[in-house]
Amino acid sequence: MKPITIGGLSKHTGVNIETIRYYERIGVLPAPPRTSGGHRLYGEDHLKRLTFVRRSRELGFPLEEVRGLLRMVDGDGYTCDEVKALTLDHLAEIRGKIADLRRLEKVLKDMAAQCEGGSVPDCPIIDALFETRF
Amino acid sequence: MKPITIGGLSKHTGVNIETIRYYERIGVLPAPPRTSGGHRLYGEDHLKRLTFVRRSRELGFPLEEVRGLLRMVDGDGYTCDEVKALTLDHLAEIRGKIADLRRLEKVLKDMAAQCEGGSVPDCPIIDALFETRF
DNA sequence: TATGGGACCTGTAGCTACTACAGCTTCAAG
DNA sequence: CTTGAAGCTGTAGTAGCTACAGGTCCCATA
Repeated sequence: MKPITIGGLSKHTGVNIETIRYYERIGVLPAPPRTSGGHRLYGEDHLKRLTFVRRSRELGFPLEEVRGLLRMVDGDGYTCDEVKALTLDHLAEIRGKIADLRRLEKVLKDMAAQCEGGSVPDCPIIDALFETRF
Repeated sequence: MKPITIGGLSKHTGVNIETIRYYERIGVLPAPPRTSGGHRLYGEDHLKRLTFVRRSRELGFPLEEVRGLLRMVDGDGYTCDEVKALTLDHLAEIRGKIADLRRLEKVLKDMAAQCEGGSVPDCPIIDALFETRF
């Protein structure tokens, strides 16, 4: 396969060009070789790695954890256990967020239900926001 | 009621001192009077307003929307309808986030379920992260 | 071979909503 | 009057990008 430019890599992976350069800067993606004029040239390995990063990010892994996953992939000494642990931690965090948002949803729903609309300049939602306690 | 210092306001509202000054800087909280030495002195109205801001933030309204709510409260011409609309918009966004996170949760759960742990250096989770598609 | 315009380069600043200093001044109790 | 806590300003840092400005390179066409 022929090397591709940053634009091509961006199209293949769906990752913004600026983001690709950003990943290189912060060390998530290795610096590729360049043309004599200084343009970046990417190969198959970059494509795979960037896909990996994108997928991980889509799944909500923060970059710091993506780095951890990459270290495991790179230093071929990772174990399934480690990866699973990281994934389960992340899963727990996401479940926590879901729980938080559900509580929020309930409060907002109840608040909205108290309000009958209309153009009265007096609003139970506003009143509720002035209260300290849930 | 006697005026309180920024530290007192922070304790009453649970909002960090730095955050209070930040809110003043960005115009969410009005600049209070000062002592001759330059220390801020807050009254009842600041307390109420800051409580309002905190509550709104806790409920996940971004600061821009908090500003909107405050404008309604300030320029006493708001209607219940407007407030309700903003709340319902916000509610919809939160529901969207919940849906996203639930999808994420499922993918992660399925991925983790494929993995039997152990110390095998070959992991279906890692493999899944190299795939482009969900 | 000249040229035009798209793609690429670096470096910096912006976004949200805070938080954390450094280095100084003021306040209030004893 | 001293002393130590609390306050002041201004700046920089956090995550994870995104968006320029102002320049250079590449390559297809005339």
